[in-house]
Amino acid sequence: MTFSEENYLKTIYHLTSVSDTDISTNAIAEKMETKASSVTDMLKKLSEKDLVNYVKYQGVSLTDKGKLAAKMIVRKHRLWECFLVEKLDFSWDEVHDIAEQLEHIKSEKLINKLDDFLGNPTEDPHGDPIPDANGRIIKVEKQLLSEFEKNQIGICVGVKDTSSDFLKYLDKQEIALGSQIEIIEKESFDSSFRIRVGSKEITISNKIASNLYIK
Amino acid sequence: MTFSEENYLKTIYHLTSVSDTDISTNAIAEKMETKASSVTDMLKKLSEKDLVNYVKYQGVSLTDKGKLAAKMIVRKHRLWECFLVEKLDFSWDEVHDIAEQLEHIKSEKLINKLDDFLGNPTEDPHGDPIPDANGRIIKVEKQLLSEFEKNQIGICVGVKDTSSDFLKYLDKQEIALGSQIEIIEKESFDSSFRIRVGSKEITISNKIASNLYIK
DNA sequence: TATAATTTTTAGCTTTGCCTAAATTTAATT
DNA sequence: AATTAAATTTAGGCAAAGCTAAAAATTATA
Repeated sequence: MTFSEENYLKTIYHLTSVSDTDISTNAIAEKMETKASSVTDMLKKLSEKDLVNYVKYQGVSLTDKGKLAAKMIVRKHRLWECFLVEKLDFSWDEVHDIAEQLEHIKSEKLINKLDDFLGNPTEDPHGDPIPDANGRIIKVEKQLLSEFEKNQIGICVGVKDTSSDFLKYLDKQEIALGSQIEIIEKESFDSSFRIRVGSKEITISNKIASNLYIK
Repeated sequence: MTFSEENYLKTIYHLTSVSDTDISTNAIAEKMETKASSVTDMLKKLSEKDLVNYVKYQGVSLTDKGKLAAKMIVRKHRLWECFLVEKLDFSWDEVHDIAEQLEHIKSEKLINKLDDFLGNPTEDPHGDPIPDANGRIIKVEKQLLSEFEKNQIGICVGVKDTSSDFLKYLDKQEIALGSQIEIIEKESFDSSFRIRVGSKEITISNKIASNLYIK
């Protein structure tokens, strides 16, 4: 499997986890910042290898084989992110691009030994679940902060957007995984939130609230 | 820099360290298990980028820029080998192929943090020196066991051949880096050696002796 | 030194993965 | 239902990195 094939599988996997309908050529092209015609080429190739179900003009879905392959790539990505943060002391906003490279290293033995070395973590530094060696995922019940109501209290357990900009913003506001968050007020005008994080009170926009997972 | 370019630079670097004359197209082709015509193509490309000095029909050498680039790849390869052996508990005969992949990961910050995490080792699991972040190498005085004389005693500090087969043979004979080796007898007929390793006496062929570094 | 053998390069072709532009299919709108 | 708009595919091309076969340069040998 080439890097490019792996990247397509991963993209289709991520898009599927959002909607769970067939994925359009354009959606893939946009996510991968490439052209629709390139996507069509690759879908034919992946279909040939039985990694996706592809019907011309109708979109794609992953086959069981393709889904497992995608999960193994995600597993590698997230385990490497754990390694970078926990062992090499990277911050959570720096690890994505490096893990994007490391996820393509081919060695089952390596990834399983890395898994053990890290203590078999079930979540990466952004709170996303890590598939086990068989592709099984432990799903954690969680809601977006934006869906919470006034006076509710929860713990931040994940982020939806994992961009460096967003993560740095959270660092600045001292919001981290494990932080306790209490909704003090919901502003109906702009849907912003007044929240308490630890001992501090701050105001966050709806966009921020829509990218924080709470439990 | 592409993976392929990096592999060519690394190969030229290794060939240079053996002979230190200009390297022939065929020598590179043989080492990389590719065709001479492919090598010619790449040499033009590397020359264009000022990474090698290339004169048609006359062979190549690395420029300063090329040599530094090659050393950085070697640095990455050997640091990853240390990681695999020391942290993930791989044996020294398993790490080459994986490090061959890992050496192409692009992130200076990563490799320097890995270096620190490992305690800034100066040698990899086969006793080969690890260039520092500036490309500097600490050379250790060492001789091939085959050049030793009867009754001499030394410590095994490296291996010339790093193939899995050779390393497994050494494991079987309980020869490791740090082992004390004493020459009991040199057999003139086939140039084999009778040696004492720790408390055991064994016979090794000249080929084996020609691939063990002793200090 | 002339010729043979070897090495190296050139020329032209293949595959992968991407692109643009044109054609086709599907979806939306009047 | 017909037409327009949007999405998708096809056709044809490009660059990287490899290959084979033929040409050219270098080296070895008679």
